[in-house]
Amino acid sequence: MPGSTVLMPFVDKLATHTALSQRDRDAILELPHSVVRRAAGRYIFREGDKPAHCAIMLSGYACRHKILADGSRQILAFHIRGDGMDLQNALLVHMDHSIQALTDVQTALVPAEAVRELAAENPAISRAMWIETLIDSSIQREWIVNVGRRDARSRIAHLLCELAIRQEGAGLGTRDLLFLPLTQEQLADATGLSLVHVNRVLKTLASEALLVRERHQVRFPSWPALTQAAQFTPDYLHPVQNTV
Amino acid sequence: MPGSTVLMPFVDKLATHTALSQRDRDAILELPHSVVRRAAGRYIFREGDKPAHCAIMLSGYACRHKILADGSRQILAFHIRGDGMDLQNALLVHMDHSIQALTDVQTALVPAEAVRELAAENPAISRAMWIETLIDSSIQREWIVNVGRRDARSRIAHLLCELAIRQEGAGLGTRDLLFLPLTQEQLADATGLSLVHVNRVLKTLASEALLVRERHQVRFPSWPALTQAAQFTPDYLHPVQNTV
DNA sequence: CGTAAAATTGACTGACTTCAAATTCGGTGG
DNA sequence: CCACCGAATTTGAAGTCAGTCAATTTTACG
Repeated sequence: MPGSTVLMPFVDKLATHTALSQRDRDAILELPHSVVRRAAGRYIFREGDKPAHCAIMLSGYACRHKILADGSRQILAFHIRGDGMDLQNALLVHMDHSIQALTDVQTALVPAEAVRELAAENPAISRAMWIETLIDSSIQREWIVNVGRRDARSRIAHLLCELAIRQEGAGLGTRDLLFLPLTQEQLADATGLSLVHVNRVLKTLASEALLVRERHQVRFPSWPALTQAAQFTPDYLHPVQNTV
Repeated sequence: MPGSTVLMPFVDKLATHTALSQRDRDAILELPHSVVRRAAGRYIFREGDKPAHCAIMLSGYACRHKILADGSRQILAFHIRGDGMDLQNALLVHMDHSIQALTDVQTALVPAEAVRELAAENPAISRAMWIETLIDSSIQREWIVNVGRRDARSRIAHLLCELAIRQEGAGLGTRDLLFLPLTQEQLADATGLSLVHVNRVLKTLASEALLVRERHQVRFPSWPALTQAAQFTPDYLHPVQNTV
């Protein structure tokens, strides 16, 4: 019987794509960890760091990004509740990008060594973590496609679809109503567009009734219409099959 | 003493970032495998496949790509000698993209099961394969940056730098002379640009003496000038430290 | 030598950027 | 409750990088 359920979001996420026994779940919950808060804007890891811990998102929004010589920024991923960040820490020499809190954030820090030991002695958990890593990689590939080949309208719509599906998968609501605490500048940095153009495209999407903007959240009146505009197919997220 | 040295390029690549004993190396060389040739343009894996093998590049150029609804294409990665493709096969349900031979190619097909068993019983090899996976992931992130935030000139130059460094790392020559059997259309699909614009930028780069085009290869008269134009820093490839 | 693929060129177009300013929003202190 | 302030959003005008379309030329190779 584990002493804490702090890591439950992580367990839930791992169990999404593969079966975990109660024993496996308990083993994960028993990982040594400390809960750390970060205020919006603060860094969780910085480029060049060699962190000895991996971080598990408990609440809030975080992103990975790189900043270029000219000061422009590219966001590489968003992370929400349940996401394990850098499970593989300390295998590589250093972080080649930064991770930053976008809202106030709670993370659990787990010694990388403990994660690796657990994975080494438990094949089911190892497999589950592998699968999460592969999905992260798949998401990265879709981002290359998004930024490389889709026009601004599809690109933004696609990002919103992804976030909505992932939030739903994390048990944070339904896909029709996306909690979105990001500024338009952050959306621009994720999509490779300018802040001004993001603003215009959002207005267009709203005028087309593809989305309704409310404070810190976005409502999608017609999910099918949105996914069509986005050319979004959720395959790359390897979602759990709907039973309906 | 292994019966075959076919997989040696793979061993060499794995050994780049971590120490492998002679016993480890032999264990890899003894993996069951069959050598398969593919003519230029043929597919190695297709989107939707669930291959039971992973493929190790022995010679030639291959790429990963996705094709969008409107027929446009985004190349996600290039693969050369020594690259292990989808070591993790059969963990996910299906391929969410395709792998295609760009030149005549030789690959070794290894049953995914054999790879996983070897990794499970040999921590050093497991670690080495993990590291390669992490570097692949790091390359993907840099591609997001490249396509998202760099202008056409830097973008193309950056891709050329990456290919040159990787080819050098695979023991296929020096960074000053890149063997490049890609068409300009393939460069366009990798950089998210149009064929016509790739052509113009290549001409510009040549006129600036940043590169000299020769048949199926490109010479870089000044590596420092090229990397500066590309804003290229090789960190993300996690190259072996130069001893000079 | 013939043919198809690849590369090249020119003219034109347009999606997105940049710059600059105005407006709204959200929180804070009086 | 209201005034204030910085952040975020919105808007307009002008410019440009890169795309598209449509040839033409060159190259590769049988």
